[in-house]
Amino acid sequence: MTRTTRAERQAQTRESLIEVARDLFLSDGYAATSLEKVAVAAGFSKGAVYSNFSGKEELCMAVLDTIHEEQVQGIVEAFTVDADLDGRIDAFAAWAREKLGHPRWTALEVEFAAVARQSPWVATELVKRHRMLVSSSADLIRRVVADEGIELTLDAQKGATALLSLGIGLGAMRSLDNQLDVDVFADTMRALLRGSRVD
Amino acid sequence: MTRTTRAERQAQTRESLIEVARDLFLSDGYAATSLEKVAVAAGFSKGAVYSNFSGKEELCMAVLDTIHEEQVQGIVEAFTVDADLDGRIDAFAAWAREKLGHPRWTALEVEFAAVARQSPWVATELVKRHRMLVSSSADLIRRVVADEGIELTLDAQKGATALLSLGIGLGAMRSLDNQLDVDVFADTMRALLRGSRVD
DNA sequence: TATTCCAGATACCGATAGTATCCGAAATGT
DNA sequence: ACATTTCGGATACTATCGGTATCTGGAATA
Repeated sequence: MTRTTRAERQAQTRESLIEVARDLFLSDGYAATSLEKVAVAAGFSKGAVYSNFSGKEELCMAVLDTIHEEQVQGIVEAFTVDADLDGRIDAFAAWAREKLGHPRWTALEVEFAAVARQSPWVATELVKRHRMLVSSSADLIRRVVADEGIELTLDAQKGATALLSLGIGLGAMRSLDNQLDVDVFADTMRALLRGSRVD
Repeated sequence: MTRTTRAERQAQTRESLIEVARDLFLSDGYAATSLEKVAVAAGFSKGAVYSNFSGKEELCMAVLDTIHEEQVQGIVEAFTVDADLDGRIDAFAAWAREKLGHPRWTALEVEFAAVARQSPWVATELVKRHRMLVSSSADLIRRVVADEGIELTLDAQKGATALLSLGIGLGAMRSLDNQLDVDVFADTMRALLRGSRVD
């Protein structure tokens, strides 16, 4: 009688690898993180990586999935705070400020996007995820707009695209230049979101 | 008597390498472009690269310098068109639309920014260049604002940062997803720049 | 208890950034 | 004009890393 089945042990291995890979990808970047390092840091050999993932790309995609999940959760929480529009914007701005202050995520995101240029699989998968992020953000925006009875300067889809792009671009620049003023994000968001009140 | 001195010939070699490297970096990306490919495409051997540049990083920096020069020129031209505010915004929007439509530049820019995480030299050099881009854009914005007598929703520095970040972020996403709506840039710019007229 | 199966280990290959060394022609000095 | 030095670029080599092929020990199955 086995305490843990083979499938369970493999799932544990996979989780360990993702967890360790996440730390390394985020702190050192995609290119600078070798599969050997990931495997050893997790207490395995490179073979373990290849028996759980088709390669480096799929491993990184799995890591990004865990990150995206948390990002969506954070966005939703910020925007569903029980407050008026300004309160929600403030909550979201605070969340964004914290994320952009140490923007290891965006750096990984854009570095991995570069990989997509040579890999159709990565390209299609990333496009799926980005569209998902944009459309769920747009839904949130529409909900807030309906609640608050305001009119947007941009439609929700475009606004969501602008905010995601701005966040990614700002994060990428911020990861180079830590003196860069992160409040730009909140300010821009206010300019776009507040729009002209119709009440 | 020599038709061309040694220094002249080396300068020619350097220029050839930069030109070829620019094409390859832009079309294939930083990681996917090997120095061997660059050298051969330019009709030299890898040794020629290393005798003109300290390595891949410095070569790419030289390429980016040629690009940044053109970008600044394009921005200045668009914003100094002899027209009213809307005309200038339209000119800039058209320029941005064309650049973001085939955003090979932003893709290279963000991929190379990832390299900076492992290379202090690249980091400091890129920061210098980005700050230069931001501050010269901010100057332009201030000039336009003074000319037109308008008030900004963001101060010029923040506005320039927002626009550069948005452009980079949008370009990075657009290089993945060519269905992405590039007009978001112009719309956002209008929202930020037009501000409240004071005349 | 014997057989099968497979997660993970080991050994290997190809590509590529970078280094060490070399060569030949141009620059320099007598 | 000839000898010597200099150095841009070529050649040969190393180290690292992603990926593949193969192997193995123990768990699953009969």
